[in-house]
Amino acid sequence: MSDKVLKTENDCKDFWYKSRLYDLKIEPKNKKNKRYVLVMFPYPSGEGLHMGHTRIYTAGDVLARYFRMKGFDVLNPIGWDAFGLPAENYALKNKTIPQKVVPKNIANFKRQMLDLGLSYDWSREFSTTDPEYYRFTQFLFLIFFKIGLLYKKNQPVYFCPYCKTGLAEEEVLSNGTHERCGEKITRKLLPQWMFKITEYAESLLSELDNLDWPEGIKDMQRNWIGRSDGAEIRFKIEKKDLNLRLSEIVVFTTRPDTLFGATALVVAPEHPLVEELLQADIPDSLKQKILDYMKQANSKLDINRTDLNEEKTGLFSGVYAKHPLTGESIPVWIADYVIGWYGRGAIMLVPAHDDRDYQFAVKYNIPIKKVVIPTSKTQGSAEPYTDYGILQNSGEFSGLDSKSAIEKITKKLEEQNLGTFVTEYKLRDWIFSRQRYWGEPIPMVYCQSCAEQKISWIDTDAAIKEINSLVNNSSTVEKIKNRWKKIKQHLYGWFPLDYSDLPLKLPTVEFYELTETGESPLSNIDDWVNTHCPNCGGYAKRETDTMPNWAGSSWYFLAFCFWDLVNKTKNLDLPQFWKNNVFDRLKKLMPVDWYLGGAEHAVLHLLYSRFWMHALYEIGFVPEKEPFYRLKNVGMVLAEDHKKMSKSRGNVVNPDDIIKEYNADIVRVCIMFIAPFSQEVAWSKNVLRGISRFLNKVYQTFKIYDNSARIVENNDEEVYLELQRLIVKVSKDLSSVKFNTAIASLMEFLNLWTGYINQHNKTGLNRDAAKDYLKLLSPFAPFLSEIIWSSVFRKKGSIHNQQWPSADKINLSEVKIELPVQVNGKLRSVLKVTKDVSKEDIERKILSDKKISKYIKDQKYKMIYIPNKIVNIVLTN
RNA sequence: GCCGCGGUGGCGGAAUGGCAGACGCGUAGGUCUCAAAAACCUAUUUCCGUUAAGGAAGUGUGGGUUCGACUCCCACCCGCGGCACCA
Repeated sequence: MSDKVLKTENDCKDFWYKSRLYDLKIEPKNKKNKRYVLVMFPYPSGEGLHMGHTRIYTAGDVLARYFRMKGFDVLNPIGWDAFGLPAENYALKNKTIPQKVVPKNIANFKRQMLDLGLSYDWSREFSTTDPEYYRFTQFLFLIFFKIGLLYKKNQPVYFCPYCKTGLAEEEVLSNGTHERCGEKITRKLLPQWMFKITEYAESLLSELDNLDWPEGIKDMQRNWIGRSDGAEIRFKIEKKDLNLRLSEIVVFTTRPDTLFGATALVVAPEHPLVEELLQADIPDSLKQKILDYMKQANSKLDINRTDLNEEKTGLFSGVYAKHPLTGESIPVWIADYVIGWYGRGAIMLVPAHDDRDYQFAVKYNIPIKKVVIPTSKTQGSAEPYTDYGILQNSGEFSGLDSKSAIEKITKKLEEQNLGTFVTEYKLRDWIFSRQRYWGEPIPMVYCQSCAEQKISWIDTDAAIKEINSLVNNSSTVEKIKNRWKKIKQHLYGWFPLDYSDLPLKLPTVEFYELTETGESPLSNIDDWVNTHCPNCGGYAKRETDTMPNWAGSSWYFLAFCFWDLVNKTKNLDLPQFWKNNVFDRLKKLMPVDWYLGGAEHAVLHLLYSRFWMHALYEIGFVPEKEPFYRLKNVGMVLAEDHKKMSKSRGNVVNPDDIIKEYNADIVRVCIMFIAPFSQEVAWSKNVLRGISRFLNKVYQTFKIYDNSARIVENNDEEVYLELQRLIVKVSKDLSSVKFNTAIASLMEFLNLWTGYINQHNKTGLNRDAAKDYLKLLSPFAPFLSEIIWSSVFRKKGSIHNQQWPSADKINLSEVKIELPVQVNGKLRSVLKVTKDVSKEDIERKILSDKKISKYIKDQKYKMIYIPNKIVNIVLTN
């Protein structure tokens, strides 16, 4: 503990950092006594902290300090998310390597965080680029591979020609550009590691209900997962003289009630039928037409496809299918407004009851058959009518309402084996490989000769053995084996590294330019690539793709719980360590109680992290299914001109500059005060000035205690009462993330207090009460409060270790309150009364109050009295 | 088109059924000063009222519920964010 009087921010910083004041040194006794406060960890760019960082990190810090003083065991960690494109692009541009750039940036970020007085537990600091860290990332990759969630597939992926890398769909903006670099995206056929997030669509969806997250973010995830309930319906192909192997076309629909209105089928250009037609006995002219159409549809993938006003195109395939209920023969069309990967890649065309089908039918003269009519509630002059209604022209189902018709028609189809209830999701598997240098190497090996024998790790005895020891739940083991069956064909030749070979280090190279083929730069490093097959011992190659930068952030909140335990030797038995040591820590510290971050991660980081947790939970690797119990979004900080801060506009505000011009506390209080935390806000120098006045006034006020011998230190009743109210108010605001109103109340009280001091020439509060005020201020202004604590009150140790004040139980019935009195809903007077005064007493007072009685005169009235809140006199004649 | 969030003084915002505009900025006037800055004090929603006392209107628009509505309900307008040929 510091014996020296702290006079400057630098003194405080030294004291805090050297005494490791904010480390979570003990393991929490139980869950109830811990608070895990987490802010989304930063990407340490060369620019340093910006105002957005300042806002969110200060908020997290205020919460952490508050909970610490409330006596909780607080985990408030920080780390660095440093893999990924920006660091690599920056290094390429400056002719250096990311390994040299990243530590510099981290050092700068850390310096800035300490300048801001952020109370992190630095004993748990890591960067996702540390081999020690990505050893675990690779370990988890291997676990996910082994439980059948990763497979490699050659498939068209979004590709950024500028960054020369494949992208996840989530990284593609709706205008068809890359979210990182803004370049137009194309498509390319590349072998990719695919991560089976779709396996958890339902569980990711249903668990959302239990989370205390902003409704908007939950809805974005719901929409992204995109559950829709409906039916699949089989239409038998009428083969005639074509030689088709395919016997039926299966469609997905959410509206089986409109089945009788189906006048055609439409399949996507990617549908198997199309491929087969090109092999079948059909006229060459039709073949040519189909080829032309496919070419056109394919090229469309490469351009911006978001223009929905574009006219629909399609062509008749020459094939007919049999309507499952009417037996009618209906034509099959090919059109690219039906997409291959959703549903069954085929639809039934119901022009009378679907907008797109209607457009298509009108254009190509396909019959329109109305089978649903509006009820009295849903008038529908609209053409087509797309709402639910009453069925007509639907055989035995005519007269039913849509909802029961959906049930009954699907059941009938089920009886005849012509259809069934199904649920579809929009969510697609996650493309998990990047053709770049600066990422975690994927710890997998490919053996050509094993591949030729159609063998992969899942076919080995070791696989079964390991799964059984990893998972001690037989139904989960069965589930995993079933997944293996499904992905088997996509894994031939692939084998995982041994855990003891981790970390598989990223080779340090001088040259890592992008390759023209779209392959990873690692593929050029022969002595890294060439290795032996773990299965047959023969020649094999390493995977040269790396993981996306989401990998490190998908589990970092777990790492903070145990990072102080990590034994930095190579011989750590990873599965054992996880099951024994890690799991125990996770049980004590997870989930994150308060997670603060930007809304832009709604369907990226926040969904990926949930997915990893759900998968790890399934095999008993984590004690909780959900990582983040409570989420609060931070609003963006705009420049003073209400535009986004950007170098090119020259409107960037740098925290370093304003800390220098004012000080860290002023910057902290300002960014917390300026607007509600979740709201977008324009930065304002003027507010900074106001906060500077406020904190200065605090300092001047506390100086009166410096010569305490001369001052009578009795608590003034009124000032003391207000202080008790303030304690309640600030505590309540802090636990509901309302920093701006908490600060406003602190200002309000200070105004009242200094007013009293000036008027009576007394302190109004004794030293203990004054200390309570300082404690309330301390989470917001940690430096000033520490300095006053040390230099004015001559206290050793830190104010930040003190106990949070609790409000006295004052004899509230004695308290005078102000009671507003309205006449006909209009405020006419305010009465000073004691608390819980009786209705009769109030009425007597009102009648003798001139301001009110003049409105009543002799009229009849009714009096509404809400005790301690308001009186309303309603004139009744 | 669908989903979500929002609309309150000159500005940032406060009040989620009970005194609309807390708190802060800005502005005006004042104190201090040779002067300026800083600091401090007073006023500051709009309109009527010379001043004051006092009064009226007022939270995007129009309706409704209520003794009482920024707050709840219905319909609409505007702004922002997300998704989108998802069957």
